[in-house]
Amino acid sequence: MQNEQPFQRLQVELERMIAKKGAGAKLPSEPALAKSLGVSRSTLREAMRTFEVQGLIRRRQGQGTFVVGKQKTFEGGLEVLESIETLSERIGLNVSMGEFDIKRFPVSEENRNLVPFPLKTTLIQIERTINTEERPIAYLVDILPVTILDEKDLQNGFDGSVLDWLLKRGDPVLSQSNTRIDSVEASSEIAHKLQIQRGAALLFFESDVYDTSNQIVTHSYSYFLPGYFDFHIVRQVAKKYFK
Amino acid sequence: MQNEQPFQRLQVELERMIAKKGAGAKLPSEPALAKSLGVSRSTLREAMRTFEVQGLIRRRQGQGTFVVGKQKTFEGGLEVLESIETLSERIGLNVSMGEFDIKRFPVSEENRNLVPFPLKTTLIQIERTINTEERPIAYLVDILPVTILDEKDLQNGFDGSVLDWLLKRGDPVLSQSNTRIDSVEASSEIAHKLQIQRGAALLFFESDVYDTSNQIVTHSYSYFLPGYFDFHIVRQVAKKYFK
DNA sequence: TACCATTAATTGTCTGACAATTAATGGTAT
DNA sequence: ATACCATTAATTGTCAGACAATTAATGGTA
Repeated sequence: MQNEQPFQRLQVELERMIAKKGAGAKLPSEPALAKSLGVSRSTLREAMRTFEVQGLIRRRQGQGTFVVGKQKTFEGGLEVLESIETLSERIGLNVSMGEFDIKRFPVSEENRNLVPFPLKTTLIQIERTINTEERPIAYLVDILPVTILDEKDLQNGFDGSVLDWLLKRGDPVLSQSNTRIDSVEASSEIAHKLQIQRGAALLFFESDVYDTSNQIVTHSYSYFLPGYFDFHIVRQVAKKYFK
Repeated sequence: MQNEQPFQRLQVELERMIAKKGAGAKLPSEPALAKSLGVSRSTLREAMRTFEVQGLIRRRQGQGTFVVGKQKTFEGGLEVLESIETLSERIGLNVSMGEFDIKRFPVSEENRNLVPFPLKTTLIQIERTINTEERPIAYLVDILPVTILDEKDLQNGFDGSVLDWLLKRGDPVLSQSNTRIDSVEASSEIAHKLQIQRGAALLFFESDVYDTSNQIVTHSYSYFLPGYFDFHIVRQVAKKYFK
């Protein structure tokens, strides 16, 4: 076990409690809650505050604390960094790895604008398609330094997902990614790999993944056939703290 | 002034302080910080905790708290609910409203699956294109009940954005939206409005906007010409609380 | 009925204390 | 000199208790 601090337990118990109550429901008073959860009021308030800034509850001095009951951000939308394989599994899509190709090349003067790694870094590029029973539905390209992952690593239980593999190894510790979203028309090369017509519309993600010390780990391009994935995102009104 | 509670001020001051320090920097100890910011340690810790769950800082018992220095989520990505007009302005794109059309229709048996409003609700549908100097770059459709907004409202300072207009009116109080992201090929109708070829790839958003009591306010479709907008999103590794 | 002071309930903040954890320090045996 | 270990200082984690500020309800009064 890693964390048995009261706060951690509190966080999950409180979240469950909030989820169980419907929108608008009133929570017990802080002294009462603290007692029933077996923590001090200060600790309870730290947890409450985190839920408040997330907008899950609303506290009013003199009245009490109420459940706002909005959709949680971290619940399966695009806000979570997860692999296509994991995502597919979660939504019940049965996928397998299709065509698979690995290249090795250094960062040169010609391609340095295309990849966010220093000059002369040796990179490894992993291309693959994701298939359902019937057809390929995505084409993914991951680019990362060989110092992080090389060809022989790929034999140890590699199932197609670089992200999953890195998460499993736990080194480097990944923390977040920055993903650009756009729409593109399939080039003839990609059209061939996905067995579609050249010029067909594809959903396109360009993504940089960072580790906990904010170092870039991988750069990747993803092309998705429209309609097969349910990418969605919860967006918040900018004004975070209102009363 | 709305909020002069110490916590609110703390939140912004602390954020500034964290932003100023580089990644890996160590913050002063809690007692010292609390004193220098003029609040109690408890209050400081509430604020710290919110930054910790956001992953901006990392605290280690016995050592101190350190700046992680990751990109803030709320800083201009897709996580913020804002209008295309506001977004365009922020990224320095000069846009104006192009073609504009309003329809009125009730929810019937035929269309009830297309809109998330109860049967027989009278809806108003606002279509418009967004233009730069040279060309149209987006086509937007908003659908909402007339009880929320009707034709005559649209004369009071309506600049094209339903979202901005509702935010300005402040009633209902908007809180968040749920947006589905996909890629589509332009229908002949939309191709005509955007002056592109039929079948060209478009970035497509389908979005529901909710108010603070979680009632749906508007349903909208947005079609964007690829390349003109920089939609991006920061994604987090699922494991929120690590140590 | 309308208005107003009182009161109970609740969140907001503060103070002071102690426990738990970590890294540094310095001593001791090899 | 080196390796190991106990001690200590610094820091975060948690707790208990108190009081202030705010709100809604209560009940009295004109």
